[in-house]
Amino acid sequence: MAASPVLVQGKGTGEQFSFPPPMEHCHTTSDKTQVHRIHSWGKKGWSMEENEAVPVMDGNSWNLPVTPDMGEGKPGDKTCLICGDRATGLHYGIVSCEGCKGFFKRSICNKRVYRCSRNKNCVMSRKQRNRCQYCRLLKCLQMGMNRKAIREDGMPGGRNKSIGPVEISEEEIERIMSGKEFEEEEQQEASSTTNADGSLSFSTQANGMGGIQGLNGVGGLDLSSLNYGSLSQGVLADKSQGSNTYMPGLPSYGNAHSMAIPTSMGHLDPQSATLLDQLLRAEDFDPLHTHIMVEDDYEVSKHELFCLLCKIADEMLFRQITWIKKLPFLSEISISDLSTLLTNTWHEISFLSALCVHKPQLFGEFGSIILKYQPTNEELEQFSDDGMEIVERTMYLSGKLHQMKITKEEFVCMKVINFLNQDVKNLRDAELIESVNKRFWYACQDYIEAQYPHQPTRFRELMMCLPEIRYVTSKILDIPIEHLPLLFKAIMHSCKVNSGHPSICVSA
Amino acid sequence: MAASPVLVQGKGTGEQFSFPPPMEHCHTTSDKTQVHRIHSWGKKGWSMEENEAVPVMDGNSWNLPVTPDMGEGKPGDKTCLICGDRATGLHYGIVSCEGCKGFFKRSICNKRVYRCSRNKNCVMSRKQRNRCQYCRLLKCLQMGMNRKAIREDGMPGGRNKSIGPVEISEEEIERIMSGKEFEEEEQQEASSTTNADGSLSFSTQANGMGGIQGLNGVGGLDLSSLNYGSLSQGVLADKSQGSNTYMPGLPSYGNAHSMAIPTSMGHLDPQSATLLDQLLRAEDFDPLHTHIMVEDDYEVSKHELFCLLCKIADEMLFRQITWIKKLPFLSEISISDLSTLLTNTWHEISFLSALCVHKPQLFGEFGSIILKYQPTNEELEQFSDDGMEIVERTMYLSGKLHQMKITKEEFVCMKVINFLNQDVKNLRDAELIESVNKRFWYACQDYIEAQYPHQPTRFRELMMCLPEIRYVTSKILDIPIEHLPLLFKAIMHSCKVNSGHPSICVSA
DNA sequence: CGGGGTCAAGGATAAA
DNA sequence: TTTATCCTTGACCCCG
Repeated sequence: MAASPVLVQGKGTGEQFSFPPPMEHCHTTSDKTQVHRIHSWGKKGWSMEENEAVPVMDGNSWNLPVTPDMGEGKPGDKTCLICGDRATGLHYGIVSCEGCKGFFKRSICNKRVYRCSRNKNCVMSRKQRNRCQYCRLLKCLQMGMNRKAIREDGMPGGRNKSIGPVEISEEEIERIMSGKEFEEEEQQEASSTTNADGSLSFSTQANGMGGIQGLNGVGGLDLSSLNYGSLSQGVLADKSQGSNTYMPGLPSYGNAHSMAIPTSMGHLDPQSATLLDQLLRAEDFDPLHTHIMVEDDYEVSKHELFCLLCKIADEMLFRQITWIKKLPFLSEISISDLSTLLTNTWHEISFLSALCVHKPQLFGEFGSIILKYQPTNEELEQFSDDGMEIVERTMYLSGKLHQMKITKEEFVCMKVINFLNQDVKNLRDAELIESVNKRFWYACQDYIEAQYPHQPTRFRELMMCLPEIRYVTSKILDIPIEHLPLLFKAIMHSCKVNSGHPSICVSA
Repeated sequence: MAASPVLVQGKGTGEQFSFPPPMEHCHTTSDKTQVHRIHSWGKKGWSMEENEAVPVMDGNSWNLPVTPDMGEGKPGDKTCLICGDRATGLHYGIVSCEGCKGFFKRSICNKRVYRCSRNKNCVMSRKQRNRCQYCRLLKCLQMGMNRKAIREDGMPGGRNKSIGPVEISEEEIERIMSGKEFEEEEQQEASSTTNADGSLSFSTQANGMGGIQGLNGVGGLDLSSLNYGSLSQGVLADKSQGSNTYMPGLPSYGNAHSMAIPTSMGHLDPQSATLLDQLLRAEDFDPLHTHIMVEDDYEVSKHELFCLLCKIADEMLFRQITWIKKLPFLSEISISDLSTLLTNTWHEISFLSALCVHKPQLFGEFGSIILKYQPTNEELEQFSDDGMEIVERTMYLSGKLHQMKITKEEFVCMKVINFLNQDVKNLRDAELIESVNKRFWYACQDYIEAQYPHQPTRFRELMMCLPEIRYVTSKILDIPIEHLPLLFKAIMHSCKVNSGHPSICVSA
């Protein structure tokens, strides 16, 4: 790369450097301040020792800390090395302006990959710097902006020790500009996290479906009469009750799930870590215990599929009850409100669990059964627009969660946050619900900020899935029960194919 | 006007998603809990040496500052009492970290006044401490940070014997947090006019009112010739004067208005609730006392209609004066500034009142009179584009407010926010105005967030009506007075018909 | 040690 | 949405 054509515009020559704008000190003598500043700049202009030691580099002397000025007094002190605008001090290691500072930060944090529509040598000036993001980032790197100066934890303030400009190779710059470096990082992350627990993690692809079907609570399925009534009234209060068929054998979190927690939780608030830990212990990540045997070339009837779906929904409901009993805040919330919440959200949290935890099973074992069901033409014709919408939205959710590589911690948070829905009607103490909810809301935010400091929108994206889930499940509840088998076949098919728009022609 | 640095970050909302309305409701007396906690910390040190403790899930444990780092034995020594971060020693009397030290220093030195957008019990931890400045400062004070340790002279150097932590009363904390203490100091310094004494203030008010007449002369309504003079000269000066024709018979808020307040205010910040309550009490929602008798088939002349409009405007102005005298912050703002504000905004707040409160009366009783006025063809021809614009914009505003179903609480907030306009010229203490304004601004925001969690843009929409109202009223002031009768007839007609674009052909 | 100040981090937000 | 300005923050330093 050619020596930087830093065209320092000889603007404001005699200006006082007025860059510490905030002025929080009560009393200050500006002269003194000035002197200090110069002193410290000189010192930091990248530690003298190193500077003299390093310059052995090839001919690239262009990123010497203090640019030899372009004629005027000493513009190097206040001229952005990237664009020549007025600099406001050192940023990420080099003298630069607020604009380039922010641009660099955004580019790196968001892993942006730009393209130059010209020859990768666009002029950088105050006026023109926004014309080519590629060249701007390129120059940031060439001039020595240091990515290490971007805080991993995002904490403001403080001082960076021994972080100065860096000189990186052409090859590395190329890797950064092309986004390859990010990909490598992600692969590393993925492999390190995925390894631990292949079978239980949410790694499989091409999935996404809702076993939810039993939403029939409304429609009057036997489900509700069987378990539900007893549930919401008696079971919750009875803590000794543990002999249900579907009761999973408490998987003793720690053995079964050796995932993320230990390594990652270190950076977290102990409070948040504790919360997450409790949630993880409450969750049952085991595969569903519902099974059904079907011979290879047996054609499953609509009724049979319907029964399977009911069983699945039934077990998932039971799991939520077991889950509630293990929640850390169990004693804080009245049985009445817990029941109300369960009644109103069990289909949502089951749907979420299906998407996050039971996908492999649903697509594997159950998927093969569902595919053995052949809807009649009449049924296909009755497939409604509502059904279509459900399929599409489920596909979206499935893809989204998959693409985000949602972790167990995030899943348990989403689940509990969705469960503690203060908008549910007839709660006795909605405020309490809200306040408990808030704990997990913040814990989740903390966790994500700590784990994904460079995905500032991740938390929001996850949370935005919740209203979507609520919407989809409410839609499913509106579907006539006799259409559910086909609906789930369609969902299964679409999410598995996972390509383009799903087709209603799921006949094959 | 100086861009007041106060309260730049209104709400740490960068991350306020609408979904689970954050709203942290404390369980009960978290403040006391905290005080107790302080003592136990100071004396006993940590009861749980084993890090992972935190077993007792009483809802209050969430305000604990971050748990101590284990291993070293007495973590209390190194853990910031405010946020739990690593402490660097004693600062302003208590064990605290560099961040809280600096924060406290800046807050006190710059007399900052913060506001909590939740319930004043935000969690303080290293990660979350920057989310709420109010709660951070509150905790600094609660934990005993000593303002006296801040050097008046700014001289550095440790060695502050006899300066230790202080325990101050809730009341004093409240005074500091609300900024009242600063105001008191300033008032002491400014040895000018006397303090808060409602009765005294009125005597001076007459002087200030001269400005209103000036305003009148400028633009339009020459009310002064009719009643205006008497008003501004007599009424204001005479506080005992209660027999004025227009004096509304204090409607004793609570009886007369059986609207929204009681049920809804529960979820609010007590501060906000108090503010709103005060505003509601200050407002007179009674119908106007101006009446005029017109026989059925009598054709109202232009002059007569003009007189009616003057009377209405007159009474509305008077109401604003009465209103000001009942405002909760009356004593905080100088008479001079109150006068200036009234002079500059009375037409705006009257217009707002007309739209929100007096609409039925205006369209009923007065509307029937206005309709009895038949403009001449010549008048119709002179109806200007400006007039047209006013009609259209008024229609828009009328429809908007109607469609939003604006509540009394919202109305009183809008009114006071519009009144406390720091952009008005010749204010002596615009920053004070701004800060008082902010209180209501936030109270209103609180109220709306609590009442309309599913209308995230409602507050903004309401506030956007204010500039529109200002624009419209300024336009009205520019209309030649002889055109006003027709203008109001047009407005009346258009807003009543309220369909499609208004027509200038209001003749029928 | 514990005051004070420094100044590059990150953040909020209006403008583009 | 991206940009750029202005502001707050806090680890580190100087000083009595």
